[in-house]
Amino acid sequence: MNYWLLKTEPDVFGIDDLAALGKLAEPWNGIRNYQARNIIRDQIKTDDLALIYHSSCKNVGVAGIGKVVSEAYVDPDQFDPESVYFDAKSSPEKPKWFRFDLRFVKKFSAIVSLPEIKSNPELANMVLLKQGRLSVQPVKDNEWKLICQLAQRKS
DNA sequence: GCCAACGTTGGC
DNA sequence: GCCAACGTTGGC
Repeated sequence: MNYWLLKTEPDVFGIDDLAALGKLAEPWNGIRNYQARNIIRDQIKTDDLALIYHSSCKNVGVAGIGKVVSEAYVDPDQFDPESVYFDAKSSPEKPKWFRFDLRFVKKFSAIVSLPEIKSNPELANMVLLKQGRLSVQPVKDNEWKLICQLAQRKS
């Protein structure tokens, strides 16, 4: 099983929105970056776990945990001219973009903030800190464990 | 295939 | 709202 970090803007869709769905899954759509696409298409598997990271907001950081409940599948939004995620260069024969379904697992009692992550030497190699703009990224076992511990400590 | 111009992400 | 980082586009 693998660990991931998924960025999302809480003003659009955050941990509370995922929690509100309960056991229903949310399609993690709209990823339009090739590096993130390749990770989704080739690496993300059912039962993997993901840190939900809130970006572009007041309290930036990891807000909770979600679980992958599908394999990668073709994102239908890319064929819908009405969708903001429409891509005229993609076709059903040769789809460019993929998505997967995510289910709520838990919300941290407090955000594990970006400054907190930055100040922890054991987290210095997180992709989050190395590569600012990747919205789907791998998390190492020890990083996962430590962030969960930091979250636990707040409760 | 290079690279300048442009667009987007995302922290602050 | 600013701007640095960096991905994408398109002319040549």
